[in-house]
Amino acid sequence: MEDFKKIEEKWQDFWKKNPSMYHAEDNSDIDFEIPNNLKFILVDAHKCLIDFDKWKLNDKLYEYLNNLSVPKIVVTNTSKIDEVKKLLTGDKWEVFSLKDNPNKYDSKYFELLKEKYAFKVDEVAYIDHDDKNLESAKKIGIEKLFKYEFKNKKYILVEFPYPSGTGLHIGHAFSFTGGDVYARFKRMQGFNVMFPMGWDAFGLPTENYAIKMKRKPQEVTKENTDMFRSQMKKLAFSFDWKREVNTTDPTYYKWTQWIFIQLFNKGLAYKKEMPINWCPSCKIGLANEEVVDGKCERCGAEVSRRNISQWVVKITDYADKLIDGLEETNFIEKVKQAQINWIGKSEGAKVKFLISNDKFLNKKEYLEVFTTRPDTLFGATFMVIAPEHPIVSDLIRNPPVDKSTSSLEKGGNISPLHQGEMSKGQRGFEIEDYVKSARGKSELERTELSKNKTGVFSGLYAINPVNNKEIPIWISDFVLASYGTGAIMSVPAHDERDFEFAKKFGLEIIPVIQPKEKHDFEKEAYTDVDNGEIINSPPINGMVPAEAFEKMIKWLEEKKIGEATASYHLRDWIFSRQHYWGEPIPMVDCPKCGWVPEKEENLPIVLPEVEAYEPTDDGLSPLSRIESFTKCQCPKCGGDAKRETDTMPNWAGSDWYFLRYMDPHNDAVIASQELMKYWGPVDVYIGGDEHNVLHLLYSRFIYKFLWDLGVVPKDQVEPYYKRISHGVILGPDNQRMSKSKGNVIVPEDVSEKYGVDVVRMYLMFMGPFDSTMAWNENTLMGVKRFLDRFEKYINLNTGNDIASSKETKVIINKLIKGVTDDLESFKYNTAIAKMMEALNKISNDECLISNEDMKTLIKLLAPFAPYITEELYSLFDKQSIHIADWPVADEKYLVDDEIKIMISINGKVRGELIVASTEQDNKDMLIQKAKELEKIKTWIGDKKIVKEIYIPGRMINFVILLEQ
RNA sequence: GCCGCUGUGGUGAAAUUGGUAUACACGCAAGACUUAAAAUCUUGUGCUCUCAAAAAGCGUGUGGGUUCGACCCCCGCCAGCGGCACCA
Repeated sequence: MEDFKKIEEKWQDFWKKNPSMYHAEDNSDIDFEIPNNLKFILVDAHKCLIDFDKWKLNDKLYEYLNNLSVPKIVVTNTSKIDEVKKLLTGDKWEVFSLKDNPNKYDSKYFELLKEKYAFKVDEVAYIDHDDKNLESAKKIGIEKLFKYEFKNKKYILVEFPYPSGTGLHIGHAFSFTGGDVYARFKRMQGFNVMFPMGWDAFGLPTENYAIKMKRKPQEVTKENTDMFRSQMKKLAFSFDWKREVNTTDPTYYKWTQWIFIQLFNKGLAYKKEMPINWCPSCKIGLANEEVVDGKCERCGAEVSRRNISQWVVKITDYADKLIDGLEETNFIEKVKQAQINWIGKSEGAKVKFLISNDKFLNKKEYLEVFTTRPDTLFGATFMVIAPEHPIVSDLIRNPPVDKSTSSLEKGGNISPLHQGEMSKGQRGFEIEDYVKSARGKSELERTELSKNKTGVFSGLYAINPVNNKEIPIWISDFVLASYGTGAIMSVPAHDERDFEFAKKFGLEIIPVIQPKEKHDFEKEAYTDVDNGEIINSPPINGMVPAEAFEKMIKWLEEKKIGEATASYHLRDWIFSRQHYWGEPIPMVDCPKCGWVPEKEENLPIVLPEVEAYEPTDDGLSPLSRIESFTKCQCPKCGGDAKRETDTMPNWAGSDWYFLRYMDPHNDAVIASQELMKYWGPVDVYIGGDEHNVLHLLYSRFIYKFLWDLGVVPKDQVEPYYKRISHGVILGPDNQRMSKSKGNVIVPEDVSEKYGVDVVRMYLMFMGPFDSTMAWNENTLMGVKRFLDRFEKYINLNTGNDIASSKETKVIINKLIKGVTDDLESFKYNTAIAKMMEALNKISNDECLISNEDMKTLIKLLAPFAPYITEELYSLFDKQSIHIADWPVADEKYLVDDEIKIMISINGKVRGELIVASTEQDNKDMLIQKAKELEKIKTWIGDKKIVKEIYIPGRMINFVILLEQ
């Protein structure tokens, strides 16, 4: 049977000719003019002036009417008049509500209105979305009638793909089908659906491929996106191609660059020497994503670090906002948690320790640390600073002379305190050696060797402010320069790492928390914050740690030695990439003015088309070799200057793409306020788990930044209302699909073999949308069988239009409700199961079915199987099924005439009772009936019934005393 | 180590959120059609006991608890998956 191919071709052709089917219409313009000399303007509330689902005004119509001096009367049936009034400002508005009959489609309504406000029919205009209402207004003689409908929007977004050379993979097909089903469902429900698609096309694979094939990345991208687009069309994704965006399009990245300039202007982008991952074999800087297990993703060489001056974006300024904003979203807990963890806020204190070596310093100098445990300050017996700490370079140049010996030679055996003289030079070399070796270590080594602590004594001492004890300052690479202040106070008794370090180098361990149970402080640190009592800390002894924490912070703040503060796991965002295929960073380095942003009117800074894209040996971007690009004038002083040659990371273009879909062709602004107000926020954002942290966080950050600038609407604090993360499709062998394993399923191949509808539907039927599942062709055949049977059933029953039996009505209406509810909550697998069940029932029982009910069946299937349903629907209707109305269940068929009540004894089901549903509240009668059942009688026998429980409409439970 | 998730038939999985556990589908078995196979259709299918049926008992990783009643709620353990990880 190759029928499906013909059907697919036929309807693909049809959809191609009717692209507007899937176009999202912007909130419709007001194309009428209402005279300003009337007595009143009557305006309908529902679906016209007010969106009652969200309790929001239709700004467009509201503004238009506000500009007219005529008094306005809002006519509505709602009982919440006060809430409607709250939405309307100014004295030109009144609300008229009749919550009981007559309704607006009865002209009596307008008679009453006319009476109340004493107007003549030619003194008013009436605006409504509904023809019936307009007609009844006309009946009483109103002539100035205007139709205006406010359609509720649904912005359904799927993550746009990176158009790789291998084409659409099964993960894309899965994700996009999930979005497409929802989009089609909502479109049929009458929503103004925006379901856009675009390309996140900058990136290394294309660059590498272009280098290898000696071609232009621009051309390669064009080919790949063309291929992706045609594959998507085959799979019948109902994207609005009118809104297609491409991150590599200069008219698009103009705005990516514009955002960067705003970041710079607000002081959120700065240049900094930062270590980057350097592959010594490829001679290239690598992004973190390209480093796998400390090795270069491509060549496998061990990655080292190199300092390069980079653009860094201060995302950390938004850390708290990014945590707090999550409250406004409807993300699943898992995603919220992941983001919170990534930001990693910890509350604690900054504390200043005075450095006591007056030989080293001739002025007072403090070492500041961050600690989450100020309650353990009395147990701080030494300090440790990172090798990259700014003080270290001073130490190498001018090492302090003191009484201790070398710590490297003697290892952990000797306390460094007061151990005799050491020459100035020796100490300097020792520190220098250690710092060098730490810096030379790869990230991998530095973390892998974590159990084995290394370090060197700095020769410095500090004064612990709580007890004025002199404690040594060490240098060790287990302290990270990038977290907190790059220096810590060490409390070896209560921190594992400090403990290991103290053990290795023979440093003092003073317990300051007494555990409730026996604890050997020579063996391990005691780290439980919640249990124990403070000791050895005179002013706070006897307190619990939490109380001591508060006390110490107060004390520190009073004495001005420290203050409460928070530290974040989140780091500032390294924004420079030394690659060709990315957005050029629109900055200019002027010898006179320093870093100056390009003038906004000169944007975009277009990526020059060049012959060679290979990275340079020195780790600079390939663009640095193109003199015509680098040479420029300073936008500020006009003098000769040099253009930045780094490009932006992949995230830059994907951070804000959802905004561009709302207004893709605007070249004056990123997107117009008006359109963002209408379309935003994204109602549902579907994407992979792998983007739940970084992409979502970066994107939310940029959005919040734009919000602060006033670029995006004020009342939309978060960009995405809901996030759905889909699962992963594994190969038939239950392994992640990969070329090397040979278990890759290509959507194009399988849909060629079984048909697009079968593949789409199977993907949705496999299991819950968010779970990980293995591809299984057997189960796919089950779906195919269903679709064949479905098709056969409809074809067999068309012809004479007969009335449906009651049984059919009940099945169909329950199905409508079930499928609608399931689609609403993305339970695609059970929605399909319900359709299978319904078809089995009506076809096995040979239920009588009307054409109308068959149409309903086809409609329910339409979001999943767009081709077959379009074909079957054409037997009944000329209109495309995909813009037909979604069926609504008739309540009267949803309640059963008869209900089954389970009878249980001591919680075990022993029988059942079938009664008319009208009797379900008659508890006494039902219990009596249950007792009379033969089976129940024998079970109860002469035992005593202790309790009788009735769950209305469900079950009866008798609790009886069992004999011993 | 930390955070999150998951555990139900031979398999993918359902269960109105505390009220008939295993819907739907796959697989398997038997049968029909066929010279035969594929396809299709029909019937059966959690386990134990039984030739079979009835009846009964046992069953949602595991041990407890709460409840008339627990896959669902609470406490403890076990196993697996994903992410992060020297973050002071």
